[in-house]
Amino acid sequence: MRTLAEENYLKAIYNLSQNETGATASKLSEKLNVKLPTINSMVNKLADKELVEYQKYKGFILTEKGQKQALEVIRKHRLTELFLVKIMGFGWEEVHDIAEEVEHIKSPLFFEKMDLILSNPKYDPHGAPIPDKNGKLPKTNLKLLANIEIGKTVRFVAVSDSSSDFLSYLSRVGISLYSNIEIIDREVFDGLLKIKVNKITTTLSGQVAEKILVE
Amino acid sequence: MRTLAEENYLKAIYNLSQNETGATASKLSEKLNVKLPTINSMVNKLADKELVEYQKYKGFILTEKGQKQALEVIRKHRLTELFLVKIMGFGWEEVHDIAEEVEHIKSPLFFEKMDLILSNPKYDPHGAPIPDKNGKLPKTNLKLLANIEIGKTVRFVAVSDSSSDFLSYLSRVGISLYSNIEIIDREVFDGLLKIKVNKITTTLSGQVAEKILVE
DNA sequence: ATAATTTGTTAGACTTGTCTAACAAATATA
DNA sequence: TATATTTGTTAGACAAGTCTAACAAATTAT
Ligand SMILES: [Mn+2]
Ligand SMILES: [Mn+2]
Ligand SMILES: [Mn+2]
Ligand SMILES: [Mn+2]
Repeated sequence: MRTLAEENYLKAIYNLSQNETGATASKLSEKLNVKLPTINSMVNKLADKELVEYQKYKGFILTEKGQKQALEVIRKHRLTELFLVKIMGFGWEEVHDIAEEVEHIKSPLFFEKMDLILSNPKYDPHGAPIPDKNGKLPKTNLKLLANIEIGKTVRFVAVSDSSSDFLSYLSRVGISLYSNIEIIDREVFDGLLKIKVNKITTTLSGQVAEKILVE
Repeated sequence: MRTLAEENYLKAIYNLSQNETGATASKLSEKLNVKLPTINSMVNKLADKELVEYQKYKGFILTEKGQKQALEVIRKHRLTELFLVKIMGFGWEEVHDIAEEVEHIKSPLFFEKMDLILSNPKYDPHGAPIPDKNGKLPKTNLKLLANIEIGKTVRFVAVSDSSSDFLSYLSRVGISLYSNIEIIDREVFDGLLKIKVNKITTTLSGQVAEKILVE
């Protein structure tokens, strides 16, 4: 039986592995709000269970088995987020923290029912793909808004940060998922971006443009 | 921060206290599937936190504070069960075990939303009253079907056992919550009961009649 | 009233998940 | 290259929640 802590570690390692930088002790420590030696002892345990591969002073990567388990939890998390938004009427900025708890419910029936009610959904409310029952993910080829050339128009399909603060900010400035965004201008110095969304011109900072995924 | 284990102990002690027999170590041990010495050490911890009152070799009772916390968890449990039945389409025999997990979700928003969606419901799918936000319960005066005189007709309003086995049995023999039940005859020896429900005559064992609450 | 049985308690061990303090390796800086 | 800084590891402690073995109190049966 997988514990709650184990599930959070697997998920965090999976998510960090998606960046080029990979999963290291210090990044995990920051992400999970846990001191470094704790990471060390937990990762050793996960390695004993053959869920991660790990060599001292190198980073960690999930084994096949570890990745499968991580994706099960991620599926529960994303299904939950969509259920909270679509069926329960929460805003997209409210659901991440609740899903962080609900994802640990063991009952498979509970999530199968969500899946049924939502008719096998493919994306969560932040545009992230929901792994299917076998842990398969559609491969997406998204770009950062920060890297799009001036003059182009792109479609906003996902965020890479689901914190309440960031999502509330986007809502406040009138940018919602699946909007079309036209790049009007970009300041070379700091990436400050002038865009047009729904005929309204707005300015976004470089940091924000780094968190917006488009196609 | 209340832990999951603590919440389960508080709830179990509360429920046992509702019987005349009160809450004893051995009954808690059976209810929570935990060995006797574990009960002992946990109850000592709860007593340190002033959640239960406890004297060696006597039973335990919840303090005011302990009772308030127990009722918070019971509220979450019963709201969840109703949400699962009414909104998610589960059967009444499927929801207890899922609610046993969901009741430990910390987010108050999650349960406030359920309450809103269900419009401040008063009873769970097993007929048990849902404590309000302040822990208040409507006082009900229910009788056991086993004690009703021959010839009377009563209304089935609650069960005292929400196990899947028991509830499936009731559904199978066509007895559902809020049915009217007429007592046709009772065997003195073992309480075997002949009843009429929806114009159909059925026979129930004494044990079953002890778990059906009527008014 | 004594003995047998049931119920409750204490002592001590173990696992999980966390911490701090001390130290070692790797990396960056001078 | 030598030194300083950052990152990772080991050792050892601790709280929570569980267990088994041994024993003591309370209750029931003889
Ligand atoms: Mn999320
Ligand atoms: Mn989580
Ligand atoms: Mn229940
Ligand atoms: Mn529970």
